[in-house]
Amino acid sequence: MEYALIIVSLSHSNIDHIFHYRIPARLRGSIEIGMRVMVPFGRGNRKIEGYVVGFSDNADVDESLIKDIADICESYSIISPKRIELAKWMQEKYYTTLSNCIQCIIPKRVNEKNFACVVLNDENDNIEAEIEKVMKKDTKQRNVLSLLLNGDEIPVSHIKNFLEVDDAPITALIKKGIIKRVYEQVYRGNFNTASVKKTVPPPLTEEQENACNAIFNEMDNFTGKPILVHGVTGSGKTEIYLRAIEKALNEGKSAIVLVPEISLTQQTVERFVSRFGDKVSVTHSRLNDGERYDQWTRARLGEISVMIGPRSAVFTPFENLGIIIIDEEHETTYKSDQLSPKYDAREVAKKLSELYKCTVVLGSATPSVTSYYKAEKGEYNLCILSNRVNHSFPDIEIVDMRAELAKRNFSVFSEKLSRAIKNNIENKEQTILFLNRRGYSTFVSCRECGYVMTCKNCNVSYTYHKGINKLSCHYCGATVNVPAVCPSCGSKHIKYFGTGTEKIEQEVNKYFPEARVLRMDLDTTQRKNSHQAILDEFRRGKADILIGTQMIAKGLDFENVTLVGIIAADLSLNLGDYRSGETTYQLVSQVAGRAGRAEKKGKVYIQTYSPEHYSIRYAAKNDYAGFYNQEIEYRKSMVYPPFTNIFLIMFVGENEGYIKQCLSDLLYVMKHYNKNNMFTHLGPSPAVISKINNNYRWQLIVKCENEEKLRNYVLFCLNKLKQNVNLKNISIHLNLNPNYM
DNA sequence: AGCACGCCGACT
DNA sequence: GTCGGCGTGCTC
Repeated sequence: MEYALIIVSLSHSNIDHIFHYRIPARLRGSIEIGMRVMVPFGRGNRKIEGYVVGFSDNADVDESLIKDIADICESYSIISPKRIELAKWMQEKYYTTLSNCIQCIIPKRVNEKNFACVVLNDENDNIEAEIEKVMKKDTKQRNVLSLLLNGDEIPVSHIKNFLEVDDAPITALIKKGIIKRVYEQVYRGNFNTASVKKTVPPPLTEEQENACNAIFNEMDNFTGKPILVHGVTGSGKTEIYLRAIEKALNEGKSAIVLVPEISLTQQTVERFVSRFGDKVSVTHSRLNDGERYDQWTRARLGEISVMIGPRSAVFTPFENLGIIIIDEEHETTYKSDQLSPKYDAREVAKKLSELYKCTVVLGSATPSVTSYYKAEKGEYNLCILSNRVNHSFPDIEIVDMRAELAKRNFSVFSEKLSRAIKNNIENKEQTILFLNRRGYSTFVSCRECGYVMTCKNCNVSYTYHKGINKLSCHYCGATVNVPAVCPSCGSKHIKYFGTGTEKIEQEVNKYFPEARVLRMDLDTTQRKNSHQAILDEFRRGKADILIGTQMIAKGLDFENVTLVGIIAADLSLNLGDYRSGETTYQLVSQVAGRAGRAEKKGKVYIQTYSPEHYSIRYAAKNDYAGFYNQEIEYRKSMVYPPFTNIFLIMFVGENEGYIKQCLSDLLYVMKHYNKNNMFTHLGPSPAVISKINNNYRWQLIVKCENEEKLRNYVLFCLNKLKQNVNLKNISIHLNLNPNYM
């Protein structure tokens, strides 16, 4: 136990290994695995953060090189041994540094208020005189006190680092009664549970009962197989989750519920709070680092036992974890695609289940093809809920928009949808119109020369936003004025093509002037709480029509909505991604599920230019199995996931020619080591977004059925490349089975 | 990553 | 002489 094994909090492959540090006498006995410590590092001995990941009696380096740990950051361990194990697994799985993974598992920045702090002691009546006494002499106590004179609470560790003092002068000041320690924690950002009424569990249907039993059985006799609950919208999946959580709590265990950020509404949360009261906590992207840290701490201390949140909530530090529920498991947002580590919360949950022997439940009305395939293969246990609990399915009709064109109807609404909207307004029933594209026009182009207005930093065509009368790049967010003449040929004939939600809103106003309209998309929900405000307004019947993007597709439950119009169902079919059929099926099913959630029968119109496409046909029939069977055949014949793994290697940098060259060199290396033609290569080619903020992006795709072999091959070849080519000005992004290619 | 060190050219 | 440019190499 002579040395502490430490991972320093710098993320770089050169230092992605264990460093040995001596434990000074004053810290002996107080250092545990998982603690955050400050250590001197490098030639300048600058103080950096590190994490204790173990202890050892001997070191493989010269003893004279080993330095002392400077201090501990908290008196408790911040990451448990099992979670260090998780971090190591993530390091391998997601090709990144251990430091990076540890920082992903613990909250962003530990809030300073949660350090042991000191502050002037306001309970001391004689403080002025005492301060004067100390300030007369040039001592360490004087230096410490001068930092605190303005009344701020300052973390003890900061004082120590800043002044290079130890505990002595601080404790001396505390003894004199001039300063005092503060430990008090004020929790922020918690959901107000007091206002929510407790509810009694409703009786279960037979299907629900069966699903519950399957989950209970796994909870009692752990096999490690996740349970996939395939339940159509309105079949009562949430009630099953609630029962499973109840069982976990009764056994003294905790539960994590993952939901897509977008469906994390008041309504969702209230269902959990109404059953489990103040045991429930919620995280979401609107919380700041301090608020998130507070929720994290409450979980660590066992003050709460149910955490609801998006992807990152999978790292909630419950050490008595009983169950992880992943709702809408097919959602792409469970995979982190931007920041490293590019983890998949579903995979992390599976690993946690191994570590903690906890149960994983995946739920969806439209399971991902990959998950359903696993269920078919027996890797998952499958539960099916095929009936809606309180109401019947809406009546779904496909409208061929090509026929509308033939009838010389050039409006965005087909005759049938138009008539239905009119009827609904008259009957005082509500309508949802869905279009998965925001803005007014999706591209702006010159009629004379065909030039398309494009963001020069990102190579993405601008979207026209009529409200602000500007062109906006949906990737970098830049907005520019609409040019009066074509920048290419000088022509005045500039035309707007494509339709976004903003234009739908205008069309509704034009054709149905009597209707009260709400629009919900990224542009109308920028302000805090505006998301909830729009939904509340619609629920209270303050509008007849709600127009929206993906945001309105999920989890919303409005009693008075009897009509849903999908303006252009084929938008997602033409994305050029092998999953476009899957995405379309899921999106159409979900939007359709918004209609007729109460006693009233719902009607759905799916407008499309590809009425014969199987995704749309099966979605209209609400036939998941039919869709799945056709989709899996397609995946098999084309060798796409789940029959292979896709490894995306992206090189990003300012010098496009050099990036291309390096990627070609990599391909050359790869071909050399591709002995049995086990690996398939595609590219190099420009990424879907070929330039973001003036950084060029080129990619190479490698496919192989065996994930392990694929990983080893790619990492091996990259190392070979690094030995011969200078990759300094290139940032390399590695992503296995990415959401977007 | 981030920092010291060292090797080179330009300058008070 | 010596200041500062950046390339190289190391960090328990």
